[in-house]
Amino acid sequence: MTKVTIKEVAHKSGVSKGTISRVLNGRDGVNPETRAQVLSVVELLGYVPDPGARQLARRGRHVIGLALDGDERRGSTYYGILRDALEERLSSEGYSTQIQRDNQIGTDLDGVILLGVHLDDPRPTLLEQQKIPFAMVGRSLERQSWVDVDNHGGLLSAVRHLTNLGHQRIAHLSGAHTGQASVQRLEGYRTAMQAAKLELDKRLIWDGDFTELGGYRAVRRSLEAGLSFSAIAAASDEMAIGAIAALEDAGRRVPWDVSVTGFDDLPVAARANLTTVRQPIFEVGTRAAELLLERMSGKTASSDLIPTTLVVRHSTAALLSDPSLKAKS
Amino acid sequence: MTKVTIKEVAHKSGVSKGTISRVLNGRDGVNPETRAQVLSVVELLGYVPDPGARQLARRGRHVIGLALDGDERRGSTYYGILRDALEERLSSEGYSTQIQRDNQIGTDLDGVILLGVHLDDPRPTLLEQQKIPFAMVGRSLERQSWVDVDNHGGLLSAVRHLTNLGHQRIAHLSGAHTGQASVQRLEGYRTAMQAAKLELDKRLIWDGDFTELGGYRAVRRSLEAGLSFSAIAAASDEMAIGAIAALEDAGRRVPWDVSVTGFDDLPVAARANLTTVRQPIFEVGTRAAELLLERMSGKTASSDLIPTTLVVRHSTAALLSDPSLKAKS
DNA sequence: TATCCTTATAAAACCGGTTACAAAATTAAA
DNA sequence: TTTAATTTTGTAACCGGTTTTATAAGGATA
Repeated sequence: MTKVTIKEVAHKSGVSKGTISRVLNGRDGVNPETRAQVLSVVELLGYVPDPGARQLARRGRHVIGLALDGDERRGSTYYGILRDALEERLSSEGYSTQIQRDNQIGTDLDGVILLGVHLDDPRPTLLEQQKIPFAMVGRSLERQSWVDVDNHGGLLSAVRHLTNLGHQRIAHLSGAHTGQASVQRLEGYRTAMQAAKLELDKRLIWDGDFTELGGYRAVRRSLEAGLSFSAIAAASDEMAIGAIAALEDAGRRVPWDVSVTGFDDLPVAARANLTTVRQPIFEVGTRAAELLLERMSGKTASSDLIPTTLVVRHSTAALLSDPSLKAKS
Repeated sequence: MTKVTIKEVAHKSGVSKGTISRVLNGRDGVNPETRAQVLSVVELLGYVPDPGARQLARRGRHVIGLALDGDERRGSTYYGILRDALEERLSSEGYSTQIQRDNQIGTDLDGVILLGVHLDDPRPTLLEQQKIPFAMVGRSLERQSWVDVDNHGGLLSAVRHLTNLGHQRIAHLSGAHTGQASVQRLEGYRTAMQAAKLELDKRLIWDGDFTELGGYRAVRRSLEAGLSFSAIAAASDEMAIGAIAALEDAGRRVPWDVSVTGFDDLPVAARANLTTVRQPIFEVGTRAAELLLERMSGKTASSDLIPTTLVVRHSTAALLSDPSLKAKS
């Protein structure tokens, strides 16, 4: 129960505190054998350096800013999880985090994590000018550090799943077009439709604004307009939930009459039994923190594209091509 | 720019570090004159103790758990703001915070903040048995520490605002009935209607589940059912936003045809130009942190009911009693 | 006036790390 | 085989606080 300190590790491995510290901070000038020995003892005792002590010894505040785009989506589940991951990783290195309000980024920060970067967002350029190290989530730029998920491949796998089930009239419920994720997901939809040699009907691409209500209204409008479709591939779980609500309010049953897929695999997706594309949000956050840490230690910028996986639940089903079968079920 | 340390305060006030520490932590055995002198220097230099150093010197981990009810509302804006406030206050005392996942509360915590406590939530009893100090937000219980906003008075002021504008058929869009806030807000609505000697029509009390979509669907159903009303007092901003969307989709204009009020005054309320009841969420969080800190230092439990204020914007307007005027505008 | 309590403050040790510097061990050069 | 250069490790100071211990100054008691 009592916490393991560096002193115990030093004693147990027969070297001094200083050496332990050097090993753990990747300083060079440590004999490889000693390093291995120390690491094994660290592992054995389950030693984790105290963040407070670290911060203190490292002289200086050491705070990292978390900058969202405005406070629009500030409270979403997605950002909540991301934030948990960032804080966990950064605080274990003795850094504290500070939310940057109103899109104002402080100047006395050791580094910044940029979240929700628009396609024409000025912040990356600004930070570069100020020479503040930063890492972005969800936006890929040359010569910068960023993490993103494979949006294109994710939507592609969802649509392929639907075509495999026999669907042909597949609609896409898209997010706001100012974000890279929306654009890439839309592109994934297009690629998949073309690959399946299916017609690309512009009237089947709807703007849902990434929210439940947006999804609901888009689907409702389309139903009222008399559009025909047997499946919807949404660009977020929340829009998918809204879509399902609209379908059910109109008397269409999911998945029997219409199949619906989401994107994200938020906790709510499991509860709603939604077939969706899982993106490992927590891992994205952790990687972003690590990339920033590397950048701050002087290493060159690098990036990471994290794969998605399709999670099949019960909001999708095979298209019943024979109407008589449909009536029977 | 460089941070003020205890040493500088000690030097400037001509006493030792130890005395400064004793003053700042309210230890007794300090001459009142010395205390006053030290405090004035602290004020002058703007000294704030370093959280990391504090935590270190206080021996022990000192972590406080933040426990939400499941992850349902975990990502909402409301909880985001609350969390910011809690973290800010607690970390300034050298405590770190830890989100408690899946409703499992750790046993090695110094204290716990309980958020979103249901009416029949078992957690307060459990924590009391384990003798872990805690403070709650949004639930008032005898002999416990809690903070809440004046839900009853808040909804009351919203409805009174509407009756002052001449409205009589006022609907209430309610949240989930498992929470104390919903119940109290509903009660505030009832009280206000009775005070204005208006008829309480059960068909005008709708369940909106605290979400945009919930608000939308409730209003849509009511419109389809042909219910007549000229105003809606919602129990949350998000439901109010959904309600407005439903009204506009049905061709009713806000505020000319129907007035709508919200509750919370989230950032989105200002953008939507919503008349709403403001609850100071950040202050609620800060107070909750302080009450927990007091509790942990051995003081007896206490509580705080924070008042709300009505923010009048442009989602409400006077009822045009003369139909001809209405047609004219 | 000498002795014993109090009270107020200073001095020093400590928390758990990091890092500058010195010492020791190893390797290379002469 | 010395000596110099290099690598590796230990030692001690330090970060900014808190807390224990020691000391000094007053007050009360005998």
